[in-house]
Amino acid sequence: MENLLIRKLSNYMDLLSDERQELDSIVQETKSFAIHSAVVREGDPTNGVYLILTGWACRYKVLPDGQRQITAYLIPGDMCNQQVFMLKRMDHSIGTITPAAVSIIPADRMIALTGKYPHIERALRCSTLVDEAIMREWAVSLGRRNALERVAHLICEMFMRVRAVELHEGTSFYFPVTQAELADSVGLTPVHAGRTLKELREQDLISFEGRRLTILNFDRLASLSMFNASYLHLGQGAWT
Amino acid sequence: MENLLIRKLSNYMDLLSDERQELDSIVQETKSFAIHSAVVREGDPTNGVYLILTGWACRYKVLPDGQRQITAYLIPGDMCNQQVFMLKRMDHSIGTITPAAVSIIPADRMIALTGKYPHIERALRCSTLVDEAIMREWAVSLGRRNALERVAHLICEMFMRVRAVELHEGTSFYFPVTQAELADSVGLTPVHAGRTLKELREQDLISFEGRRLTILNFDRLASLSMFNASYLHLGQGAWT
DNA sequence: CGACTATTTGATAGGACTCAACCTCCGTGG
DNA sequence: CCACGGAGGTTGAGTCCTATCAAATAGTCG
Repeated sequence: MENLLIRKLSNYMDLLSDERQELDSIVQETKSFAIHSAVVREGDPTNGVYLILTGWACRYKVLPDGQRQITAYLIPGDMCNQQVFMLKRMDHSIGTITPAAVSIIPADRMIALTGKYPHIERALRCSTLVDEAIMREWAVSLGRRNALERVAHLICEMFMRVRAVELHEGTSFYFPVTQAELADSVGLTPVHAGRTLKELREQDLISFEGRRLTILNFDRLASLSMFNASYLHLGQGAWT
Repeated sequence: MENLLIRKLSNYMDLLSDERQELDSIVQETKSFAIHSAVVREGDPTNGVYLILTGWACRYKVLPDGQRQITAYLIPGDMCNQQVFMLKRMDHSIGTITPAAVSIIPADRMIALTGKYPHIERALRCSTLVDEAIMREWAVSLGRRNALERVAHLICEMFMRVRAVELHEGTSFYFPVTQAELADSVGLTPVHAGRTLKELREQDLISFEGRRLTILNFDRLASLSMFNASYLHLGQGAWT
C-alpha cells in the first residue's frame, strides 16, 4: 500500500509520479510503538520528523497539577514536527493512543527532499497551515462551544480527516479514542464526556461501538456543532 | 527606530547587519487601520504578508450564533500569514484592537527575501513554530485552566512577548485589551473576565489602570497559572 | 478466570453564565 | 462650560452546565 502521506498531500496539490515515488521512499526506518507509549517527551531534544504510518497518536501537554490537555490527534499520513529541528527542545509531548508504526525521517533527508521537489515542499507547507487552522478551530471549540457541540465538532473533524486519507467506510470510521482521552482533548471530565457521547447516541446522531464510530446524520451533527469544513482546506470539502 | 521584527527575530537567531538592513527595508507600503477595524476577513483571498508595526491586533473566528473566539494576539513585530498565500482563502479574520500601522509585504517579496537570506528564513520559521506553541498553550488554558489561571497565564505570556520586543517598562506594559476582548480570548463572559481581573488585583498580583498593566508579583502570577515560559523559546527565558 | 482498564449511572456541589442595573470615563456639541 | 451619549467597567442575585465523588457494571488481555 502506498504511503498515506501521499494521499493526504494529494488533497492539497497534484503530485507527479516521481514525486509520489520519492515520498514513498522516505519511509525507511520504521519504529513500532505500543499503545499508550511516548513517541517524544516534552523537554527532549528535537531530532527528526515523524510520519505516522498506522495507528493514532496525539500531542499533549501535562500541567504541574497533573491535568492533561491533548492539543492534536495524529492519524496515519500525518507528519509531525516538520521543522522542529529548528528549536532545541520539544515544548510538548507526543504519545500513542493505539499501537502505532511511525517512520522517523532524519532532518537532512527532509531538507534534501523539500529542496529538490518544490511541489512536495508546497504540499507540506499547506499541511502545516491546515494543522494551524485545526488548532485555531480547537481553540474556538474549547472557548466557545458547549460539551455537546465540542464532541460533535471533533467527530465531524476527525471524520473529514480520516476520509481525506480514505480510511473511512461509508459514514463510519475507526475512532480509537477512550472517554478519558476524549475528555482530555475537549476539555471535559471523563464522566461528562461519556454522558455527552450518550446524548449524541440518544439523538440518533452517531453510533459508537467497539472503537467504531458511525455518523448517522452528518448534516445535523455539523449544524449542531457549527462545523464548517472550510478550515480543513480539502479541495472541495463536499459532503457525499 | 528599527523595525520591531528585527528585535523579535533576534530572540531566535543572531542576525548580521546586512540581514538587519534587509529586514528593515521590507517595510515599504504601510497602511493605517482605525481601532476595531478588519485587516483581513474570513473568506478573503490571501494576498500578502502582514507585519504589525504599531498597535495591537488579533486573529479571531466568529461562530454562526455570533460568539467570537480570539485565537491570537498580534503585537508590534509580529508577522502574520507568513505563508498563507499557499491557501486560497482565509479561514479566520484579523482585526485591530487599537489603531494600528501595518506593513503589507507582497508574497514574492517574502519569497525573494527568504530565498536570499537563509538566516532570516530560519528565524521566520522559528517564529512560526513559536506561534504554534502559543496556540497549543492557549488550548491548554482553555481546556484545563480555570478563569483565574487563564487570565493570569495570558498576562504572563503577553508580558514575556512584549518584553521580547522591548516594549515593556520594568514590570509594566501597555495592555490595550478591553474586558470583552479578554473574555473572547480566554473563553469567558465579559462579566466574569472583569471579576477575575478584580480578583487578581485584590490578591496584589497586578495593577491595571488605563490600559497599563503592572505585574506586582510575577513569580506568584506564574505559579498560580502554571506558566512555564519555555514554550516561547526565548533565548534564556530568564526572569529578571 | 482474575486484574485491569474502560464505561455507565446517580447524587451533589460549584464555577461560570445570565440578566439587569448602575457607574465612570471621555469626547462631542449646544 | 456643562449636558448628553456611548463605550467600557462594576456589582448583585439567581440559574445552569459541568465537575466531583462514589459505586456498580462491562470489557479485555494475559
